[in-house]
Amino acid sequence: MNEMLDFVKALSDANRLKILGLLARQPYSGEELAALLNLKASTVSHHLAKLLQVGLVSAKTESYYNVYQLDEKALEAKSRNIFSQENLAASIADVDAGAYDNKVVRDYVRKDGSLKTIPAQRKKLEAILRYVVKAFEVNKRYSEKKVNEILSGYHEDTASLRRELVGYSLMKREGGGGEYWRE
Amino acid sequence: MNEMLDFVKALSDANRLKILGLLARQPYSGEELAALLNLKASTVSHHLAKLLQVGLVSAKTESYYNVYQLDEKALEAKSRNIFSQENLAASIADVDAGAYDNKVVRDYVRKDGSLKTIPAQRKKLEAILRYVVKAFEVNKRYSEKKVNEILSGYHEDTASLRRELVGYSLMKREGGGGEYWRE
DNA sequence: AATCTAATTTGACAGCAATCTAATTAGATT
DNA sequence: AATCTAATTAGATTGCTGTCAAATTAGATT
Repeated sequence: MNEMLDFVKALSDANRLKILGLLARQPYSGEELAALLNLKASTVSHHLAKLLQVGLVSAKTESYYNVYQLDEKALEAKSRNIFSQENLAASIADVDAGAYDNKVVRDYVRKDGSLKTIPAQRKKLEAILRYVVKAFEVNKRYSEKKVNEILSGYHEDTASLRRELVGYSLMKREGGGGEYWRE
Repeated sequence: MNEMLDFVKALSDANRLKILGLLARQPYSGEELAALLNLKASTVSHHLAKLLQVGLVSAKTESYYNVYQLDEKALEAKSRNIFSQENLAASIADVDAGAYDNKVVRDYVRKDGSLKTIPAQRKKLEAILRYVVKAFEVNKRYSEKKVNEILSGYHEDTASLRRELVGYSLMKREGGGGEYWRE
């Protein structure tokens, strides 16, 4: 699990927030916290372990007791930049950017690679066009006839496909000459 | 449940953090989010409801879609002062300040009100003394003999009790005269 | 009007987390 | 050394929460 999530999870419990609130005023031993919160010592120990783990409280031993103390510096520092741009960006590190396209392609493409229909909705059409355009080599010039031949493998309405590919700038067309290419 | 806890709980899930991370870059529809995160639409709907509830994202309807958008202002404002002094103080509003004393009293006092023993540990002794001192009226003067008589109802070692009460400043003694009172 | 689509709601289920009891450990006090 | 105390760990239980499938709703397109 990542650090941001650990931090937030450590704070997402009512009793742990109370512990922080109590320690914000003065240090307490585990036994005192248990009595104040009406919890068993083992439960408090469990909560304190989580708070220690993310560095929000520290403990020092004092004869019989462990005295717990709030690390205000850490709390302030972490809560300030916990949802910074970098941290939010990090949270989506493992999100597959092409997942949506893949889903649309699965929905519209037969096993043989041809299209069931041409999507009417813009977002899905874009995803399908990005799939179709892969059939063309980058920077290679194609005649309109050749383009239609290739597109016919996807759908009989090659004119629509060709027009949309150009419309969404996935392919370019040379002036009046009828030459197409993928950039 | 209080606002602080709601806010933190809304953020304490990996997929909800990913949603925030995605929306930080651009708005998405629920369907797209579901595809990107490999979740079912109903699950995403559930997550978005929580984020909407705490005001971190807003939704606007656009033909077929609900387009969700991150409210960066709210995120920044809330994350800045969630763990402020006031909020921490609020979290312990319902914590019984006398709970620790009560627990100690339960442990040391018999049904008839007398003490099983006089605690050796400082913190517990203090709690018991705060309990014992209630037997004296505030500002009324007592002779040492009367003090001992009252304390004998708690423990036979009245001398120790009397000494500790004075030592912890719960009762005052007039110079050499042997008069005691509770302030 | 009929149909289609995304979103939401409902109900079920599985996994995780909070809590307790009981047992154990680590330190201090006597 | 023996005893006491607080803290921790282990195991069990209970409640909460994320997830999905199925049914329903709300809106838009045809």
